[in-house]
Amino acid sequence: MRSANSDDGLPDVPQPPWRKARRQPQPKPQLSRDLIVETGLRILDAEGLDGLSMRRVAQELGTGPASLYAHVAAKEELLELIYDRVLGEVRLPDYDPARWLTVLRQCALELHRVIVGHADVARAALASIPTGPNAVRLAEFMFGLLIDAGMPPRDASLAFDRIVLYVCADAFEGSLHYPRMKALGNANLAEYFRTYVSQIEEYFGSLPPDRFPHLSGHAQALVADGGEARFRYGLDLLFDGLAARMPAGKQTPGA
Amino acid sequence: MRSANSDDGLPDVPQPPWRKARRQPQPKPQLSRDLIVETGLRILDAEGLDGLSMRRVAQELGTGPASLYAHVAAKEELLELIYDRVLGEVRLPDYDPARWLTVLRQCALELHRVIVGHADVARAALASIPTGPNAVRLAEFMFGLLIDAGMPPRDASLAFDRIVLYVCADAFEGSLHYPRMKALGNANLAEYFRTYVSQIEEYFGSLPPDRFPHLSGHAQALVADGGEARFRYGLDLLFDGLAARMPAGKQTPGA
DNA sequence: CGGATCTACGAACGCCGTTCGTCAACGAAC
DNA sequence: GTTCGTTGACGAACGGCGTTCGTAGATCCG
Repeated sequence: MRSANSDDGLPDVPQPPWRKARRQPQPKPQLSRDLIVETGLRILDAEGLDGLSMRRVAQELGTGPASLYAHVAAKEELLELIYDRVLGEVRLPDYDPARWLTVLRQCALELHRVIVGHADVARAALASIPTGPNAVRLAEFMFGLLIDAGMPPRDASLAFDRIVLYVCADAFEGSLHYPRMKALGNANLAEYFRTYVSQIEEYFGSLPPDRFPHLSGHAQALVADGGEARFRYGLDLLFDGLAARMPAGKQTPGA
Repeated sequence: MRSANSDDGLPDVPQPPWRKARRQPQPKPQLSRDLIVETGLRILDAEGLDGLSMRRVAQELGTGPASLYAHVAAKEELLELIYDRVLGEVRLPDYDPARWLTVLRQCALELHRVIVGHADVARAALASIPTGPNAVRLAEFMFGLLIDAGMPPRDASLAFDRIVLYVCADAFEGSLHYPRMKALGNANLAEYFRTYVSQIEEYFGSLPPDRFPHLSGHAQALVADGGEARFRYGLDLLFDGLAARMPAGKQTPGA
């Protein structure tokens, strides 16, 4: 096997110039956990959860799906890593237990903003019990705030848990509109909501008034408020209840 | 190839008598939408959402997956039909706007009970904007109750929406423990929670106390309350806020 | 230099949701 | 009674999925 096409390190004739480099020296920046997570997040943002597959990530990195499993145990783990990566974008406000209600509310709004910004990550947010570095950083901040404001640890645990659940659930519900919009062929969010909301309103309005007087009579009110207003309303409900439960009770609900 | 085993339409020997009837006359109770939904629900309860596939439903009915598509447009539609079928199990309390808070709370608890009873249906509950007959029946009841108690329609719409979201989200989060339990090889819920909860507690307790003083210091409080207590706590928060917003304000929060 | 360990990855396994084309059954029209 | 259009049932297949296996190369340690 000492031919000119030998593959070992000592070719006896020069390689044809057009097939010189079988392996690119640099352009493939080597596989790594972070690179996989970053690529996955980019696909998630661009194509949604349905578009995110191990094969798709591998393709984006110029390799096969099997190569990813040296860095990530399973798709679910990849999703959790992406979620924690997203949590890294949360900017925490100043830590001030005296103004706990305002600060905590700011936290919730910021968390909501970040998750909604990466629409489909909300699914992972709801699914995982987050133990990544960014998740514990956020948990320590919010949980500690409630305790330092005077709430008993068990109540603080419950309150923190419920706030995060509500924020993620609202983001998750909102994220479900995206595939629907794509399925209906709407180009942008505004057009989608115009057609979709009017359909819902029409449906409720067309219900038989004798059996569904309130739904058919108030169809307009049922679709009056959009996602953001709904989210704030529920958040206010939660925080009002919370304020009433804080022992010291130094802040008023409306703050 | 003109042999006795010819495959074309004109066999030159009579059919063996024991394979006369290729189609069974009755035993298959005919395919129908309701039968498919019922079968799907049974599989969902027995094997979870991961076990529910069109192929699995078809197999249970002794046919192929293609046969289902004459009655159901897609898997998503089947899930929504199953969800509405489950909502049919909700038993509504007596309609009494004067005691709106108690009645509405009873509604939420009953809805939670039913959804948790069919663990994985919670995913469908969160995903769909429910328009089935049982869904509108429930909506008319809860929405109407708030209006007849004196709440402006737009507020009633928001309140109803948030309550249902919270109930479904909590059930959904709870349903995610089931696959985890199966993956960890735990036989029953009690064993699962003993091992899982103690792992979580250990994890928080092992965090560096200088950077995570509250999480590591109150690890026990973080896992003290189980799913049902967490659910009630959040529900109470919502209803307290709601009571404070009802114009007439005839009921006290604690009712 | 030899062996062990780790990354890369082509190939394959067994699923999945859905579509296509065919085939039998059936009611209406002639 | 025959024809025909419609409809439900369904075998086969398409393209995609998550994951595993076996192997080849690289890298590091002794």
